[in-house]
Amino acid sequence: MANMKEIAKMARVSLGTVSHVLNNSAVVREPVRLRVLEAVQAAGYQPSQLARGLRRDKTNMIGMIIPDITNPFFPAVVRGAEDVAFSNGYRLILCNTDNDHSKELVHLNELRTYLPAGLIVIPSNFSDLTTQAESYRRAGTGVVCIDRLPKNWSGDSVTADNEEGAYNATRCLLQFGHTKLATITGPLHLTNAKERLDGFKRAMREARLHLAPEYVQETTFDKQGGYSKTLILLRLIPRPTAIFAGNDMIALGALLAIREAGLRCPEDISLIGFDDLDLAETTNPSLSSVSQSGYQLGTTAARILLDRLEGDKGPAKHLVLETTLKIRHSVAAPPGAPRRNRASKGRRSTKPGLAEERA
Amino acid sequence: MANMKEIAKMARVSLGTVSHVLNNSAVVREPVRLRVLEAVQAAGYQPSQLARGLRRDKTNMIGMIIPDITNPFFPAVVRGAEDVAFSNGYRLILCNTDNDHSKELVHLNELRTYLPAGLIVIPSNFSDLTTQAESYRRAGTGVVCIDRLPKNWSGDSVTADNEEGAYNATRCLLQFGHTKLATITGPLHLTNAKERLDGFKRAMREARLHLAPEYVQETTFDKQGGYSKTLILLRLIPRPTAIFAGNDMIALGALLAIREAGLRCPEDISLIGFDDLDLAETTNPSLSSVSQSGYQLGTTAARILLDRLEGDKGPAKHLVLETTLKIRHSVAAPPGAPRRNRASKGRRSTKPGLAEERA
DNA sequence: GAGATATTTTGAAAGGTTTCAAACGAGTTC
DNA sequence: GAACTCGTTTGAAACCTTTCAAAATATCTC
Repeated sequence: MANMKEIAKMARVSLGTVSHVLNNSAVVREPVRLRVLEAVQAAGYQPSQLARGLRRDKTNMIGMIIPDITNPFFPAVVRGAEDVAFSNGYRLILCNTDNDHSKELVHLNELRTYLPAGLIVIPSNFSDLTTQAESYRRAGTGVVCIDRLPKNWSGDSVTADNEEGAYNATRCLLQFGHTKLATITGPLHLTNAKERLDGFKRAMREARLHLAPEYVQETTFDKQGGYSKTLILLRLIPRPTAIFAGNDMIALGALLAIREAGLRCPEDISLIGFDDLDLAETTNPSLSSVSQSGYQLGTTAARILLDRLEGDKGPAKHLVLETTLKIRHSVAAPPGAPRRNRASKGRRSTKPGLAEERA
Repeated sequence: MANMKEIAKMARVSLGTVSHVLNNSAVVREPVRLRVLEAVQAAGYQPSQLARGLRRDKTNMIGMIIPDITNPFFPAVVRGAEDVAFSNGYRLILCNTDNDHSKELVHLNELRTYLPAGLIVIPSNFSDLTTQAESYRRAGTGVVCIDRLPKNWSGDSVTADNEEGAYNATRCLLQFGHTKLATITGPLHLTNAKERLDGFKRAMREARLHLAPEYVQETTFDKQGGYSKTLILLRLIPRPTAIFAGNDMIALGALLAIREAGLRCPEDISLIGFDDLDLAETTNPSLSSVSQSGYQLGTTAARILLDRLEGDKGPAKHLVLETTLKIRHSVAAPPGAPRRNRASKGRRSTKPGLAEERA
């Protein structure tokens, strides 16, 4: 690969001048500028990002730390971030933590040695991101936290409006006439799981319905968890006629358990999930879900990061993205209820988009 | 961040010695070695990957270029590659091409400036990877191509046994008694789409069944393509009673079209896809599919790459991974046929794993 | 214990860029 | 025509490693 020295020689100028042309860091007379540009063109020269990063004390890489790219919700987030990053000249280094905070720590330490321009992080379970991010910020590296927040997070963040989404989903179930509701939540130390439970409870409270503790089951955000906790719920007396699942994977497990128990969804039990994964449309019955745009989560986070890199020194941003309720075939009136109010296929609720900003 | 100079001072040795301790590049007396290690520990020192890469002319980054992380097949591939890479001290830079070869080219050129240790590539449509890879190889950078191969590819590769998988799927349909088969292929300039069609044709030939050209529809590897091509197939006379889809997204679109046309799967039309995505299990009816392990594709590619980095100079490797046929509810005997031979739920065929190696 | 040899440590160069102070050249002013 | 400006260009240092030849030290042999 050609280097700057060769370009300098070709264009009969000094190293410094080449650099200035490439970075617009000083005015260079037009004829000289052109000569340099020509040489660059002719040699197919591209500056070494390593040397540049070393000298500038900052590269054009963005570290993206997520639990697991294999989890169907995350690819869209990554893609959103990559699109914005890429079109602004930044590249993504992808790291999976498997929700293991020690693996997260390894990544955080390791990434430092690349002098990344910034970090976009979906924190792991029991993440220690807050202290780590502090040291990054001291080094001038932006850190944006998305989807869920670690303990004491005070930096930039982008999340979905989990509380409101869950509230709307629950209200929908109530409007269908259900009174025996249950919920299967994700791990409640995760802020998103907690907020969804809060939304569920708010709707229940407003409807003046009592919520016995055994109707709230906590588990991991996966199919297996949804399956086993649903079996528990189905043994309760009275049996719940509607379940709000903390995410679609849990809902999927619930669907399995319901079917296996010889019950039908939605005739016997209605079900709403969260995330609106692609698979929600294709299950049997199709799964109702609180839709949040992972892609938008990613683009927004990257946008904030880039703004910071361009010098935005404002106070920490906490963006909250709106959700949309998608009612499909997994919701109906409870058994024995007068059957007005059939499930209307398709969207409802408000349009998606940037919502309120709590600063 | 502490640098090597500080460590050297703390341990009262020279820069070179610190480097030797860190890299085992020369024997260092035990007491000295310990002093250095202690200083490293105390300072929490981590060597700058940038400086190291610059000096060594090679970083520990692996460029991973894929069409689109949002496509449900690819995350597992990426994860497989990341796992192997990470546990060997390498990191992944993720690039999406959207199947656009000019975007691929941009990534290939850009990545060069990071001096990556290697590249793992799923080539885009009409990829020019072959010439690009040549120049990478000259620079000592390994390139492994996976899933499908660009024109004239002669380097290392890992692919699924597409031909055999498609052949097995088709034979299964034939055994169920179908004689009017159709297939919807992916873009036939992609080697994997082509090979799957070949397998389909081989089974048809062996069964001495004529295959009229209109029963072979080519489209893109997505739901939309599957949907529209299925509508065309359904208008043919005689109407096919079984469809082999080039991948699961196409199959999903086919399912939609079948349902919309007022037909039933599998009673009227049987359907088999390819890839065995997670969603195949949850569709209605559950989708039969040729299962290939994306994860294994990724790990194998990374493994080959690492072997190359450790000095393996052998001839180009062409690994071909076996597939497994998963028959679910989307397959049954054709309408009007004597109904022996009901679909047996669950796996069949051989175990997954590394298959033959064509060198 | 001197000389030779083997082992360990050092110092400086190199890798490709950015950046800053200094040098340069062309006008301008008196 | 000397002294000054102003706008351009240059050269060298710095960023943090690795590596290689050379220096320093330890070990061995007689």
